[in-house]
Amino acid sequence: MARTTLSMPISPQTKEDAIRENVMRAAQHLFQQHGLNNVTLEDVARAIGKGKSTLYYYYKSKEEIFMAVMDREISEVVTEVALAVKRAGTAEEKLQAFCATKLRALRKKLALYSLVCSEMFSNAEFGCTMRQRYLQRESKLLKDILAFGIETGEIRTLSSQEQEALVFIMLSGLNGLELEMVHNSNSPSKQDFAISMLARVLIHGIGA
Amino acid sequence: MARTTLSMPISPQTKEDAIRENVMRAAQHLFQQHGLNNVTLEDVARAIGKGKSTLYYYYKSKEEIFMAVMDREISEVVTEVALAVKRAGTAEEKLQAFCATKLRALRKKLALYSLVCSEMFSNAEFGCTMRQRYLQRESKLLKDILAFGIETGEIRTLSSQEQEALVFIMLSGLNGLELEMVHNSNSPSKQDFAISMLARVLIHGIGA
DNA sequence: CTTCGACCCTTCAAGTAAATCGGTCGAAAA
DNA sequence: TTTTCGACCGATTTACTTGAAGGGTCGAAG
Repeated sequence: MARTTLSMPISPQTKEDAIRENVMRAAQHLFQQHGLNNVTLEDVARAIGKGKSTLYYYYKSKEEIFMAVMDREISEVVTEVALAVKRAGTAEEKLQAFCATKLRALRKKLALYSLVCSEMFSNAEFGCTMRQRYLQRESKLLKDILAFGIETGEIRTLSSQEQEALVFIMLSGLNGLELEMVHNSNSPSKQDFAISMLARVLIHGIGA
Repeated sequence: MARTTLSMPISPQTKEDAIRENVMRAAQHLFQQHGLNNVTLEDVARAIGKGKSTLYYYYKSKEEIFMAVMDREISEVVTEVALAVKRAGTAEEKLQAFCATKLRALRKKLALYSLVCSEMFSNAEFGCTMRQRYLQRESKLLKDILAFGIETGEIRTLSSQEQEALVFIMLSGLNGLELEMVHNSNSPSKQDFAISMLARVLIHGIGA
């Protein structure tokens, strides 16, 4: 890592951001290994070779640090999903890519944060606010997919009320699906089949 | 309630069942008022004017009593849903009736057992086994709806693999939807719109 | 601007004693 | 034989206290 020994004025953003980055990486690592409750701010501070109080110069609370870490993880998932969606050609393929990629990414994260997850189940409200942010970003992705499909003619024109309801249905429905799939790790092949079928049904329905 | 003072031999099933029924009603009432953990077997026994030990003549554990009560509640919901489904004419209407009725019934039960529900969130595994039984019975209902739709030609022919996957998707998806809907009691009109749209999309899709 | 040590105060952990409660058993009642 | 109950057991919970831990603040120092 580049180190500046000169006292020449540095862009304050650069240095501050570097330290914040350091804090985040240390916190991320510690949270993954020991969960939220078993990591103290002194642990985090020690990991970056600073005093505990120093953390408060960069973050206003432990929760803010944790949220920052989680936001980064969520961003990673969203970015990955968005990329997969972008790559897919048709709306149906985009829908399928959305579900499949999110499921895969989620499973990966869940393995890393198993301790944090079990802590979440006790807190409940904590996981609630987390999901809110997640939902917003996913919501946008889904809306874009719908808009794309409508534009290409693959999906029939939908009123904004219909679009909103549809996004709500898909998001909460997917949530249940993922809960089920992540909980009991069934054979991935079965899950992939279910997901591709979901996308197909959404687009074409099961009508005769 | 009919009382038999005669000592003439009664069908043992009748008398035993009557007492079991008494226990269940008392337990049901107490569980609704005070939750599972705050109701002791002595409370239940006192409510039916018997000794605590007597309960063990009819049930082998507190859990069995609780499960019996919950099974009855679930049966009520399933029966109600099944009736609504039966009344609906088309597969699409059956699907919609299934979702709407279940949501309404669930909301009613949830209000009665708010204490038990919050206890469930701490136990987690308890609610898991509960849902298993529920899922089986719902699964059958959904399969019947699909079969009906296929028979009438409203739904295209589906392989048994497709049907199985579809039921899985619909059940876990509905689960997420209900979780969302029950959690934040949005305007019922919006929810009804979402549910009818869900049924429509499942049957006809959103394709152009 | 950045760091830190000392400090405050709420919360948590550990420990312990008493009570509670689910569950068992054998005897008594019917 | 069928049904009820009181006495009892053992594991869990509760209540309470206490000491430590940890989140957060502040002013001084570099």
